[in-house]
This record gives sequence, C-alpha cells and structure tokens, in this order.
Amino acid sequence: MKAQTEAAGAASPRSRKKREAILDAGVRVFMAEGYAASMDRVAAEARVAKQTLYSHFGSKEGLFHALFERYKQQSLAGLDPAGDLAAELATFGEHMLRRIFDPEILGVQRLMIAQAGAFPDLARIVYEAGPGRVRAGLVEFLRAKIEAGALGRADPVEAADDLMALLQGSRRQRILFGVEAAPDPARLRGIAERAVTIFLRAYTMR
Amino acid sequence: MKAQTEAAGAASPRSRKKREAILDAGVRVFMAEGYAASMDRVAAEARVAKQTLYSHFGSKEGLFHALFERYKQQSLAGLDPAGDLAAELATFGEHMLRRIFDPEILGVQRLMIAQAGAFPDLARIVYEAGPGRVRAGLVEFLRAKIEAGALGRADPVEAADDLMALLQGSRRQRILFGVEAAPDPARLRGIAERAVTIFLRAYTMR
DNA sequence: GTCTATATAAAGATAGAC
DNA sequence: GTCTATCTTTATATAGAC
Repeated sequence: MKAQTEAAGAASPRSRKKREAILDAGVRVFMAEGYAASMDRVAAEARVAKQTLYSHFGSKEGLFHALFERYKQQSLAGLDPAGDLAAELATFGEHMLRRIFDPEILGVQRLMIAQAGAFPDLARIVYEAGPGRVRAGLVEFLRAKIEAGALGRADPVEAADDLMALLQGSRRQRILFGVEAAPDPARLRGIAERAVTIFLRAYTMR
Repeated sequence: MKAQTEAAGAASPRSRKKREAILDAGVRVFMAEGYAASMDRVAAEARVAKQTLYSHFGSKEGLFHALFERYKQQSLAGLDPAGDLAAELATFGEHMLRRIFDPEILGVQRLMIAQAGAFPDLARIVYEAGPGRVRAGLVEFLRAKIEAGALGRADPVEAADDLMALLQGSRRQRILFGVEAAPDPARLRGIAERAVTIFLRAYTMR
C-alpha cells in the first residue's frame, strides 16, 4: 500500500538527484549564512523550486535535521600502531588538525554552536559523530599504551583531553572568531609534532 | 549648537536609564536567542517602546554594535607574583576558567562565533577584549619567568597557548555544543591545579 | 524622548497546473 | 514530483501624538 505510491515517484532517479542537490545546497547556504538563511536561498542554490524542497523535507527544521543526519555516517581514520609512539601520535594529530581546520567542518561546528540551544539533539549528534568519536578512539589508544608501559601511569581520559587540547592550542578559538585564517595544510605536521613533544614531555615516565 | 539640542533630551537622566535598560535587555535577549531575536523581543524585555529603541540606536545593527562596545572597557585581574610558580599559575588558571565558564561570557562567545562572518569587526573587538587580552598578559608573565630561569627555555607565546589549552581541555568544546553543563565553580581550582601540574611537568627544567 | 499605531518588506509555507 | 504564483505571518523600520 505504501510501496505503490512510492514506487511511482518518491524513489525515482530524478527525485533522488533533486534531494541530493537540496542537501548539498543546504549545507553550503547554512554554513555561509547560518540558520537565518532563507528557504528561497536554499532553493535557488539548489536550482529547484521551493515547493520541491518542501515536498522532500516538509519544513525548514526538517531540512536542517536531514542535513546533519548525514554526518552520523562519517567514518574516521583509525590509529594504526606503526612506528614509535611519537610518530603515531603526530600522525593522529595531523589527521585531527586536518579535520578541525577543514572549512566545512568549521562551518558545521560554527553552526551547531550557534544553534545548540534550539537543536540540542542535533548538537549532540554532531558532537558524537565528530569530536566525541575522535576523543573516544584516542582514549582507547592511550589506555593501551599506558597499560603497555609506553606512557607513565595516568588517566587515559585526562591524557586524551590534554593531547587534543595541546593540538588545538589557541588557534581554533581565533579561527572561530574569524581573527585569523586556518593554517596551511602543509604546516599541520609541524604543529602536531610540537604538540606531541610537549605532551610526551609531561606524560612519559622518567 | 549641539549642546542645546542634547541638553534638552538626549542626556536626560530618564533617557540614560532607558538606554541602559535597552542595552541590558539586548544582551539577555541576543545571548538567549541569537542575532535572529526580534527587536520586539528586546523592546518588551526592556519595558520600552520599540520606537525608543530606534531613537537610541537607529537600527538592529546599531544596537548590536553598541552592545559589544561595552566589552571594550572591561578590565581584568592581573597576575600578581605571590607564592610559588605553581600556585600563581593555578590562581591565574582558576580566574581564567571562572571567566571562560561564566554563562554570560559563554553566551557572548557563542553569539560572536555565530556572527563572526557578518560582524568581523565586532568579533575582533570581543576577542581582543577577552581571550586576546588574557593571552597577552600570560605571555608577558611567562616571558619574565623564563628569563628569570623559573621555567626552561621556551617560546613564551607557545607556552602561554599550551597552558591555556590545558586549562580549557575539551570541556569548553562540549559546553559550547551543549553536550555538558559548565562545571561547578567550586571545582575550578582543582581543574586548574591539574592542568598546571601537566604544564609544569612539560616546561620545567630538569 | 517616549509612546501607540502603521507602513513595507521578507520569510515560511501552501494551492493548483503540468 | 516539480513548477509558478500566492497566502499569511512576522520583522524591521517609521509617522504622528504627547
């Protein structure tokens, strides 16, 4: 009874393409202008009639939710135990910084910080899928290293927080405020290595 | 020629009170609802006619600017060289955390992060008056300590960034996302002491 | 300067044809 | 499902009386 109506239109290739176009446009427009951006802008950016947009998502809020649901599925590069600890952590740090300073990620986070009050469930989704997952992975990695004796006895959660904090430094805050631009990707390795050096100086057994 | 017109109305005690009421209401409303909050809301919160609001500030943008101009004048508790280095830094850290996790400051920063694109000049003002000034003070303090030999040879700017990062940890991010509440003020001293311990482990000469 | 009442523009959402 | 044209509400901003 449901399949009949949907088979005809909802799942048509054309409809799917429109839907994707709207989602892509929504990300761009909301990132750029915040949640205050108009539905007209989104429709124009997607080259679609406004009504098409409403057919798919029902309301502005519905579209907003749909946008961030996509972030749930993102996977993340893991921490593979390769060379020595410093190199492993530097590689992890470089990856993390690449994500953190990615213009799209910055836009998403700006948006969610602004709308956390209005969409608490979405903010949690974005946090868990992003920083939360990275943090959880690092905690487990460090726990193993601590148990193996490669790091001094310490709370792995605190250690993970400290490393992530050192990696970000004060740059993230300045970038969020628009006071300075994101660093060139080529510089990220160096930034990560410096942070890891400080981290290991504090956490290595002496 | 200008004094005549102003003496009659613009500087009257009543007018000044209204102006202050509007500014206070503006802070509350914009913090709570973001820049999307309506002028009607602000006028209602200030117990003032909307026209009064426009008489004083001309436009929504004008009001928004006026709100943040007030933050320029804020002064900040300095770093007084009292006991030993660890205690000094812990006290500094406690003060910094108290500010960072203050609901009003959090609201201002959320707002400015959201509107940094639309009001780049304001975002800079808020940054310089807040985090920027704290950072600058800490840099000078650490520079003196390094030159005095109390800390190992290091770049004072990097050291200041590292200490501030360790103090904030990952809490600030989670709080901005609304995933967790700000810590109880009574816990701040302990949080600061832990961060300072890690910092000194990395930066003290051995 | 301050108030009540109103103009004007824009945004979210929908009706009806194809 | 998608489009054009339209409704309705809300928001910024202003006119005019006191």
